[in-house]
Amino acid sequence: DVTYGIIVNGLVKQGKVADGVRVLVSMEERGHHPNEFVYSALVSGLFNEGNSEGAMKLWQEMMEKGFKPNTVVYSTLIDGLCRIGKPEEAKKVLSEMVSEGCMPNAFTYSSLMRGFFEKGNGEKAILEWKEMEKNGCTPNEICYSVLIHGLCLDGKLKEGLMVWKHMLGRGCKPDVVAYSSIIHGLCNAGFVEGGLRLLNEMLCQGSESQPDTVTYNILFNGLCKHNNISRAIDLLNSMLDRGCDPD
RNA sequence: GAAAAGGUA
Repeated sequence: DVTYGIIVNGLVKQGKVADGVRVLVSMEERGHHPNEFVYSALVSGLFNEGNSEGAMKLWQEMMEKGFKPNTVVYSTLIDGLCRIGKPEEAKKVLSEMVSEGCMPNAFTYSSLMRGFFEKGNGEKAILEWKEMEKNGCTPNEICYSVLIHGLCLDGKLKEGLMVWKHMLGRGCKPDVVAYSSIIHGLCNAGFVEGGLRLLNEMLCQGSESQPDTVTYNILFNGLCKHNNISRAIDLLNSMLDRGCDPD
C-alpha cells in the first residue's frame, strides 16, 4: 500500500492525474484498498488541474465505500473547495469532519481562512481564527501569514500589526513569508521606511527569516511607487552583495 | 518508508 501511495503521488506531481486514477482502479481490482495517502494525492491533484467535479466524484465514491478520511484528506478537500471560491462549502466539510471525530489542524484552518479572505469575507476568516484558538489548535507562522496578508489586503494594517506583535509575543518566529506579508502591508499603506526597517531586522535573524527575491521585489515596488528610485538602486546593490538573485 | 496550507505586477 505504501507502494501505491508513492506511485500515485509521483504521477500526480508530474501532472498525470488521470493515470493516478487508473492506478487506483487497478489496485482495487487486485484487492488492495486505497488509503489516505492515495486519496489525498488524487483529490489535491484533481483540484490543482481544475477538475473539481472529478475531485468531488472521487470523494463521493470514497465515502460510499465507507472509507473514513483522516485530517489530511479532509483538509485537502477543504483547501480545494476554497480554491474554487467555495469557502462556505468548505466550512460545512469542516463541521462534518469534526462530527466524525477528526480534528482540524493548522493546515485546515489556514486553507479556510484564506478561502474566506479571497471571497472578501474577512469577518468570517477571523471567526475561523477564533474557532481555531478555541479548539486548542496553535497557529503556526503560516496561519499568521494568512491572517496578516488578508488583513492588509483589506486595508487593515493596524490590525495586521497587532497580529504581528501577538505572533512575536507568543514566541512564534516569523519566517520570510510572514515578514514579506507585513512588509507588503506597510509598503502599500505608504510606510516604506517601516518595511525597510523590518528588512534590516530580517538580516539579523536565522536562515528561515532571510529576505528572498520576493521580499526585495515588494520593497522595490514600494520605493519605486513613491519616487524613491535611488533608494531602490541602493537596495538592489545590497541585495546583490548578499548573493540574492533578482528575477 | 509515501499525501494537504501562506508572500511580490
